[in-house]
Amino acid sequence: MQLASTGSHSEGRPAGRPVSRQVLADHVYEELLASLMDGRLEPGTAVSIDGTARELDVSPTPVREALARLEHTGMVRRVALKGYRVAPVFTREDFAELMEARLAIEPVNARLACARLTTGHLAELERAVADLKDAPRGPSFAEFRGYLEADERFHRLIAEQTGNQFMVAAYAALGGQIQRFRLFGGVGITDADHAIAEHQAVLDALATGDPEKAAAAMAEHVQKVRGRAIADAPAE
Amino acid sequence: MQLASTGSHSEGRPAGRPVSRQVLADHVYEELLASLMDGRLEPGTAVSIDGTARELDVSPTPVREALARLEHTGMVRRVALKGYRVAPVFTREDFAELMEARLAIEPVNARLACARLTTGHLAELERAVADLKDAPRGPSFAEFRGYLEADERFHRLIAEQTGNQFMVAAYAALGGQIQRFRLFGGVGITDADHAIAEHQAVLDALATGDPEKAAAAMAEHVQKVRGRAIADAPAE
DNA sequence: CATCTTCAGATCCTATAGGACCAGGCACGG
DNA sequence: CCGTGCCTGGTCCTATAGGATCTGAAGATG
Repeated sequence: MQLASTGSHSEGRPAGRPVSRQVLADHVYEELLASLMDGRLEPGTAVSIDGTARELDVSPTPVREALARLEHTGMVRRVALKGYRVAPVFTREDFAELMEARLAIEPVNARLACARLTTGHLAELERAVADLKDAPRGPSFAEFRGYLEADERFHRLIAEQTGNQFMVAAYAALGGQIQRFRLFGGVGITDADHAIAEHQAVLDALATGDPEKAAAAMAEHVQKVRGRAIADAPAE
Repeated sequence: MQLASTGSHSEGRPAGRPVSRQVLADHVYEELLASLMDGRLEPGTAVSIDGTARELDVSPTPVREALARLEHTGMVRRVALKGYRVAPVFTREDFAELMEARLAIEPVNARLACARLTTGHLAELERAVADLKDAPRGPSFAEFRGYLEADERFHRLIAEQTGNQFMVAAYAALGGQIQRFRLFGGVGITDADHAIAEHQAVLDALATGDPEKAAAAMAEHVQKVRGRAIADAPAE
């Protein structure tokens, strides 16, 4: 029906995307991921396979494949013969566990990344921090979306710069959850000034080339994030 | 050949229901996972969707879903429009990275698990170590399969006993790879005596209730595993 | 009024069909 | 002998059909 595969751009999809040689399931995956990150899909709501297929104007088969991949990220949960649901909201205990895990993994990433740091890597990190400073920080999601993206990018870059594929995988298992918490934790961006300063401190520590210093800076950042989030926690 | 028979080793249902209803994709997933773990699917070989479907006497749809889940574990790799292939053999560098990651994560797990240890948990760990001692250690895979299973179970139990779902996820991202390395690293089980002693040491340290001791014992174990593997490494 | 039955719709799950692409073999012309 | 074109089979990918199960509401019955 749609999906004019070779060359010709069909009018089936809005916003005529080339789509030429991309698998449809990948598109569905990214679309669902964006919806989850943006908060358009709130925790607890069901994600119907057929419904999503109708909404995106594709058949259920690619949707099924995309959801199978998403399940492994912890963003959606699947119950056999019942369907998929968006993973429930974080409790305070979930948040504590997440920070405990970050505290175990991210300083190690900083230490390893510091040992292999190149000027190119450093430039990327500097760009991320600059984007963090420049990003708008309004109350609505659309306004602080750039901020969250830069924040996540900074941490992900450090994980990737370890050169260790398994540390990247371990961090990736957490990365999505971190953003999801920021969205549904209730508080918006209230600690940007502190957070930016801490990111800058991590960056400076990395630039000195002292791995222990970098690890300490990262550990301090994570601990302070935890502390602020607990202070700002909604009454609930 | 194929399914129809209810799971032999998977936990049985409360027997009240015939449970004839099970999702086919789950069976395919388990079957493929077992094939990967057993070495029946050697690294680098293609995993054809249609071919697997014919072999298991199902349609390609559940196979596609199972492979989408497997991809996220790192056991198979997918190239868009080209299909799935079993992930390539570990290089020496991959192994070093894996051990680096284990060294970052597993001692933390031991420390956290130690803090929340219960008698029930301890009993499970003791059983795992006992199984490790009793397991046959022949040259063929079928013979040391039980050994590998007990080894993996020991480490997984410690991860689960942290009570931290994210540390479990982080470890799970590694767990499968550890077994795969044991299979294709070339060496069979040559260090069982040492490894059993180290597992016992970790268990003892946990039993003392001293978290730092437990972490240290686990770190020593991982480091020694790395050292022995490097010593035994095939010429390549 | 309360409870049970029935039924229509939605959903999940699997099978099947068909289009597009790729690799390899084979005949044919130079 | 060698290169080229054709063809066939294999594979991936998506759409569609149909069976099985669950949900929820309307209607019937005590």
